[in-house]
Amino acid sequence: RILISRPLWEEERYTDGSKWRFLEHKGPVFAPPYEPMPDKVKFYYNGKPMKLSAPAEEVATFFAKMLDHEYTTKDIFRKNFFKDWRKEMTSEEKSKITDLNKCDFGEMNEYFKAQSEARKQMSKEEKQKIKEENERLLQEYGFCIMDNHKERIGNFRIEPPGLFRGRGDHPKMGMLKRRIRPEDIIINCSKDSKHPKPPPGTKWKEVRHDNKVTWLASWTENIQGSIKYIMLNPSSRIKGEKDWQKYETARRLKKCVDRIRAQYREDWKSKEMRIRQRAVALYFIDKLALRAGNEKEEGETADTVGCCSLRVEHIKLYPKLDEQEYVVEFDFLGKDSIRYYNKIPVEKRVFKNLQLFLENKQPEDDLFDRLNTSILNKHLQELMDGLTAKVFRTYNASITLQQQLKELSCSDDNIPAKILSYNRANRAVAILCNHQRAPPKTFEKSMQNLQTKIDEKQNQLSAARKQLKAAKADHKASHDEKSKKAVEVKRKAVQRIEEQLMKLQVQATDREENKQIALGTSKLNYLDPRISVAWCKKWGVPIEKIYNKTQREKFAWAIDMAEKDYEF
DNA sequence: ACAACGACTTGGGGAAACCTGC
DNA sequence: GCAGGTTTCCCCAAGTCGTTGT
Repeated sequence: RILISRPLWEEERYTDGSKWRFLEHKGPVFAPPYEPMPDKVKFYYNGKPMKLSAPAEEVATFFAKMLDHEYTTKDIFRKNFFKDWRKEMTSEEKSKITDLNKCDFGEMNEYFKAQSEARKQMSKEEKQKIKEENERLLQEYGFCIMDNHKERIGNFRIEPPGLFRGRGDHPKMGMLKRRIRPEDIIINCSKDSKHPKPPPGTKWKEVRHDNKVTWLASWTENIQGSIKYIMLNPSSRIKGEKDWQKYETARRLKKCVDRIRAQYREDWKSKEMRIRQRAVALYFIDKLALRAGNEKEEGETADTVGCCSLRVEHIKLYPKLDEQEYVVEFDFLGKDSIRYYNKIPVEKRVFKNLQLFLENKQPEDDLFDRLNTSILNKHLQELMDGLTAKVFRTYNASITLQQQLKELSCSDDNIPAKILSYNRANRAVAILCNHQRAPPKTFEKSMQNLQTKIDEKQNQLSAARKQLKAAKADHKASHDEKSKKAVEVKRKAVQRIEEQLMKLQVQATDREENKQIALGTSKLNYLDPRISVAWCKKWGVPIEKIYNKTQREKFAWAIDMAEKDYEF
């Protein structure tokens, strides 16, 4: 089979909705089997040592490993864990172990700590061996052939069993995520490929040949009952093409966004409530880059919302706040239970509409009771082919980056200053999209270290300046070649140190401003990479300064495609 | 109409890998 | 060579949105 490499935009694409003609892979790698605790490591119930059956012991180790986490103290976590743990016990264990508070996992916990310590202390050779084994696994299972390409698989390892955590206040935290066996796995590959072999003595649940989908294997996860997939790496043709398409859709929105904005402003005045709600929601999605906000099943997940699912309790209206009129205060938990907090002045008409929507409602009622994502997206589809709520996020993110780059870049800047400008533009987008992070644990320390370095450099600089001054004076006195050279040498030294100092200061600024902001998500998912590639070309910044290796692989299509005059 | 399902993208955290100054 | 800090990459949860089934 010959593997042809061709630029993405010259690839032929299928018109019948199929995603591939040929797909061959080796199937997933399963989690290593459970290794029982050594006998000396004891579990205690009510102060007395107790030997657990292997299945019960395995689940106990999941809990033991997490003892240092705060969530093992949470009621829901403990309740869910204990309920699921009991299902794994023998009837004898079940009758004995009736109270989690009487369980002592301390020795198990110590054992795992010692193990991880031992892993750190391993010799170079041992570490090397593990690395090689991982590499072998990657080579064997980490790639597939899709049509004429050898492609990297994203996640070829099956998730190991463990306790489900979830994010935020999740009602299912602590539940047992069960071990996945070959019998749970559906394999997808082409008929004419060499089918993956299940481990000896086992069978796949099913082998199918569905070329309307891109996944290689799937299984149903037991916490939410949702399907998990094994799919290709972002560097693959199939993902790259989709990514490119996404930005092309956003660029089409750019062409008609004025019309759409005029339309929803008009709709604020509509006689129909549902149209007004739709128009106000769309305004929020456009202006604030809110997510669509699908309904969620209550009690199955953490209580989070997006635009369409906002409730009365999530907004506050201020006819006048500080110097501003018609201010809306948003305070809600969005995706991943990340808090969205924002106070923004809105147009009077929007404000009046919101007051109307709030009339006669309880805090827990829907703000947009006549609207959901399906209605909204149907409407958007009519405004532009392929338009959905999330396209606004992509569009506004990318256009903001482009504008900010234009505004902030300065030809006189050196490379570090240019990169600071880039990061600031990126940061503006991350703030718009509310991409937050917990400040790194080492943040204060690392700022201090940087400050120390800056102070040292400043001392160096003043010393170097003094030397330069002295050299100048010396030259003035002697006027000989040697002293002239000395002045040059010192001048160069001062210049070099100034540059280093500047670089450090830029770094400090960048880091400080980035304390609670996560740039990765917008960079990877919202910013048309061609904007960045073009910017690098225009300002002579090496692309490696903006995208690391993985990112360059993901955005290979854009790096190939974009010239310095690319316009989003 | 609308609920459930399926496929795919988006998301932050943390372990592992890598780097850097001593 | 190593300690500690930084970057990368993996993990897997949690969204979006189209399709399917009732």
